Amino acid sequence: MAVTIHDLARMAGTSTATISRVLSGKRGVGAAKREAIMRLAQEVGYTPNRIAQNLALNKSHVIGLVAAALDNPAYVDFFRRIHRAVHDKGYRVLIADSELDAEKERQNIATMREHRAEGLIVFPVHDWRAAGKAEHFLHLRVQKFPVVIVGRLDDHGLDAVTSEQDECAATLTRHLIELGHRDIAFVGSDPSNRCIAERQAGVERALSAAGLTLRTENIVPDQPGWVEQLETLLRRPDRPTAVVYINDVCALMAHPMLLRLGLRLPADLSQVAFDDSIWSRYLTPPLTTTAERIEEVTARTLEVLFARMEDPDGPAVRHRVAQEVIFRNSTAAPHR
Amino acid sequence: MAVTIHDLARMAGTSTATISRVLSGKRGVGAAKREAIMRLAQEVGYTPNRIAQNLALNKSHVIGLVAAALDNPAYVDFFRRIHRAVHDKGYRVLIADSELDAEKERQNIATMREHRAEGLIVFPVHDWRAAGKAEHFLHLRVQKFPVVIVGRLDDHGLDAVTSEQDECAATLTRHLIELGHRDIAFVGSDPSNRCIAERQAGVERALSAAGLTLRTENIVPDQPGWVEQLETLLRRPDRPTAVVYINDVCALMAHPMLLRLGLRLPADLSQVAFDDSIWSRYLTPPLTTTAERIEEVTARTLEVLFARMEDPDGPAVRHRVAQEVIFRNSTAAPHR
DNA sequence: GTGAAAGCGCTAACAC
DNA sequence: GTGTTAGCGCTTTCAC
Repeated sequence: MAVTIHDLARMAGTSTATISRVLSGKRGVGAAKREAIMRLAQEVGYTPNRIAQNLALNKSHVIGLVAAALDNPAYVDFFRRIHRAVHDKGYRVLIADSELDAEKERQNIATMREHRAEGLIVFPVHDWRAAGKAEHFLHLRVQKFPVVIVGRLDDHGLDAVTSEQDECAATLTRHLIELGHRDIAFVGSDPSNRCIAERQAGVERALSAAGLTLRTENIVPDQPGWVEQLETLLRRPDRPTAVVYINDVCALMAHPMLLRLGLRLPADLSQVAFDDSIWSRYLTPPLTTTAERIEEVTARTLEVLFARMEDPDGPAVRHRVAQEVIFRNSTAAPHR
Repeated sequence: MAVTIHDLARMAGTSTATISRVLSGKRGVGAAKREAIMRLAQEVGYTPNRIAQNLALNKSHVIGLVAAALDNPAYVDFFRRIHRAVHDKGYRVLIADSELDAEKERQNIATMREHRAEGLIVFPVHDWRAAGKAEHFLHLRVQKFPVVIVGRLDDHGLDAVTSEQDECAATLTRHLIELGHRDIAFVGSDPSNRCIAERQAGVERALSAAGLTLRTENIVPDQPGWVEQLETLLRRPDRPTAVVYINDVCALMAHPMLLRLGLRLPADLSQVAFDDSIWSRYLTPPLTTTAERIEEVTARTLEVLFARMEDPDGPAVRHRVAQEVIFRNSTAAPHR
């Protein structure tokens, strides 16, 4: 087995207390002894056992990160930032993937608690209006466990940080209206998903403020064949002059079809979307879209989490971070 | 503080040993007692303290994942798969980001060891021919610590799993040669990086087998202005008829410039690259590129890791996983 | 079947 | 300054 603090004590002809003191940089040890112990530890390749240390201190030095789906590239930057900040405060991060399964999510949270994570950052799996059973979140709240819910509106009364979806959608839409568009289609309708619902609501709000109504053709990108549906729509003589996609990926997927149709972009069709995926700026034309302010979401998240870890009582806070609208060249005035 | 096994023992009027036995599903406890204890634990919301358990068992149930750069989207799928498999075996994953800094990498590995991770998966930061100081890897080897190095050729004699870069590069190149290309440019030269060097070597091998030589114009995509350099090259009358990019991102970044030049693709210029980024198939025309077989890399990695955890001795194994070449429509015969 | 007690490796009073 | 000792919460022999 690995060398322990006892071994060191024996070798150095001293006590475990002294060893502990020098290793954790506490004062009250003679310089000579301290020096000798440091060197000894170095020589024998002593590696402190954090498990034992954590048990003794009743701390874990661990922050748990529970992701709804680990394979979502949108998380990546967030992870990195969280990781860095947390690390700088002396914490490690234990990661768990809920694989879009609420039961796994429950399990993951339980596991985190067993490992005595000192704080939790959760991207919940669900965000439905018809909120299912989410007792695990209620438990967390009742027990005042430090946790912040990220990216979902259903915060169950816990601390939460989300990006606003509504205002940026409205901005995007107003932009189209100002260019002269009157016939705007929306691709991607799943109103049971709150995030999508908010985006759609923002679009409709801007439209109705201008006395217009949304053209929802029930093209839902989760279903196969939706690109063909969109193609059919765009072939009609009364086709829309602009389309709002629920996210960049949809715009990307539709792009080859648009070219096949011989549409000149953006002259013949204006397009806007959400999420600012990496490739969006390289599309031809570059796509006008919205971007989450990840650095701010991260900052708020950590701020809230650490504050809560200090003070488990106190009312839940809820942050909504504004999204940025990035205007590129995928829109133009309609020529009709 | 949370309720402990002692509290349960007291409440149930029994001993900690018995509680421990039923909670860890061991036999040798009366059915009635067992039942009662289970219910009690449930009622009071007992959460086992894994820290204490791990200390007693001298296990950590933790696998460490040390990433060179956590914000690389290419990792994402790998992470997910690793996570899932590891979880299924009853392990948690502790994650660390080296932020492309060798010193942080050293630190991360040290931390993992302090936390008594039972196995390590490392994406090393460096992979240079002029290998710098990598003592931390040597230590791991000397101490027979279970670790597998992923994605880098510099494996320091440790277990390793990498994707082959050479053969797929040759395949890509042969494909261009067979189409009739004789003048092929290579974008992205940094021979000190082993992965890039291998790709370039593969290209050159295929070329020289056909009696051709590579056109390296020293366009290195890390430097600003490289797209303009490429543009200059493509404006020359003796411009190449095909280009091999070191990765998809380069192809993507160059794309708008190609359109501006009025090149018809792929008729006027054939293009191939590496990495099969998500958007590559949606480019117009869809990009011919190579893809790592992530599922196989993952499988090999876990196989090797768990084998090593069982048997710390035994010679290091080294797997090279073949890459897949995905032919799409970004190439054509040159019309000259 | 069940309980007492000795650790696991480390920390932190409390003595000296 | 330095050592002694009693835990931290759990597991596991070893008796009974």
